[in-house]
Order: sequence, then structure tokens, then C-alpha cells
Amino acid sequence: MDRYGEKQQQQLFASYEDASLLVAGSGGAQEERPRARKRRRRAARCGGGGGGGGEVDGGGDPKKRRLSDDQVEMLELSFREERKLETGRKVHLAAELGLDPKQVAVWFQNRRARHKSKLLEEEFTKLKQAHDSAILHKCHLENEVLRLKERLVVAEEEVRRLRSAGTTSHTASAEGGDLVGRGVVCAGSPSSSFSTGTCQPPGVGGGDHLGDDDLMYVPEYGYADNSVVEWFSLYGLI
DNA sequence: CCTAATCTCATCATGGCCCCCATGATGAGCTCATTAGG
Repeated sequence: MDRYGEKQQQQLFASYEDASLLVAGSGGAQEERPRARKRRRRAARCGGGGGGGGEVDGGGDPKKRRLSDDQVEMLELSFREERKLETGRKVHLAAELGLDPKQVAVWFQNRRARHKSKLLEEEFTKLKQAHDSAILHKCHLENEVLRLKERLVVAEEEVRRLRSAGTTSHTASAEGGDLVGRGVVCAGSPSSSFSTGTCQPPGVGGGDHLGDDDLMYVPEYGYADNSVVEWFSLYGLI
């Protein structure tokens, strides 16, 4: 089972690779199979009498016939119950549907293959979405870091300016125009905290007492905020 | 151990519709596919 599993995995990974690399897929030197060759073969087949590839059982009708809707429905039901096909079930199904057991086996093989490729496709879509949103998230974070740095520089400048003003006149205005010594709390919603954050002196919103140089950011992340939209439109992403 | 049955994978062929897609069928498997029963 282990080796079988490994083998399957290898084949699975191989199937992800470029189709052009798979020309020599199973075991031998196989030449490329362009559409033209297909057509040529078909034409030759039509011209000559039968012959060709894997003609089954000789029999009357070399053409393959589509299974009827009822047959397919039955097979689908059975497949949904159990994807593997034991001999007993195969024979039973074949008898019930008036098919050759071999046909039933082939149908299950093909059905499994299709099921698997569908699953792979779905998985790929999911992974791609996750990847895309991770990239988006990363961009967002980088953007916010930049903004925070800018704001920090501005805030520091402001503090410096106010400090120097404070040293010249020790009379602070009673209207709260001077924030020195009280700390500044920048709080807000995702749409306001980072992009156009509003600053409030502590105490107004039930703030704590902060030290002289305290400047506290209270971020709340949200990815649909204006700053992201702004950023993406800036870089032509939306 | 041997062998038949079965699996996956890649590919071909055909039929239904408009040139490509869905689907039935076949063959290989390379440290020579794996698994199960005798």
C-alpha cells in the first residue's frame, strides 16, 4: 500500500507539470501527439476497414455506444455509495444494466478519474484564493506600516514643537490646546484609526493617565477600510 | 511465490456539435503498478 501510494503521489505530481513534459509519460519513447496525427489516424481508419487501436471483441459494432441515461444514473448512484467496485457488485450491476462487467469496471475507473480531477480543480481554486488573500493581507500590512511610520514622524514633530513652545511659556491654555504632559490617545475605527485617525486627549473618552511622551495607537484591523481602497487605487490595482 | 483481478494515469477515439468537449475504451506500469487468495 505504501509503495502504491507513493507511486500514485508521484504520478499526481507529474500531472501538475506542463503537459509538454509528459510526452514520455509512461515508460517509453513516445513521440508527440499533435492533433494532426489524430486526424490522420482517423482518416486512415475511415478509409481502411476497421483495424486500428484497441478494437474490442471484434463483435458487430466497433463504434462505442453511449450509455443510456438510466444506465448512467444507476452507475452514478452506485458510485456515490461506494467508489470502489468489488467483483460481486460489478457483476450484479452489469447484469442489472445489461452491460459487460468490463464496461462497468471501465466506467468506474473513468468516473474515479473525473472525480479526482474535479477535486483537484476545486482544491486548486481554494488554494489560489487563499494565496491571493494572503498577498492582499501582506500588502495591507505593509501599507499600514508605512502609514504608521509617517504618522509617527508627524506626531514626534508635533510633540517636539509643543515641547519647545512649552518651555518658552509655561502657561498652558485651559482649553486643552496643549497636549504636552497628558499623552495622546489615537483611537478609532478601521476607517479612521490608520488613514484619517482622530486623536483625543485622554480623559475625554475615559482615558488613562499617560506619561509625558506617551503616544498610544489603538488599531483595529479591517480589510475593507478606506486606506486599503486608497492604496489599491493608488497602485492601479482596482 | 504465482497469478488473476484491480488500480491509477495517460492517452486515444468517437460522437455531438461547430471546433472543442465529454466520455467510453485501451495499454502500461521499469529497483517491471498493487493486492489478495490459493
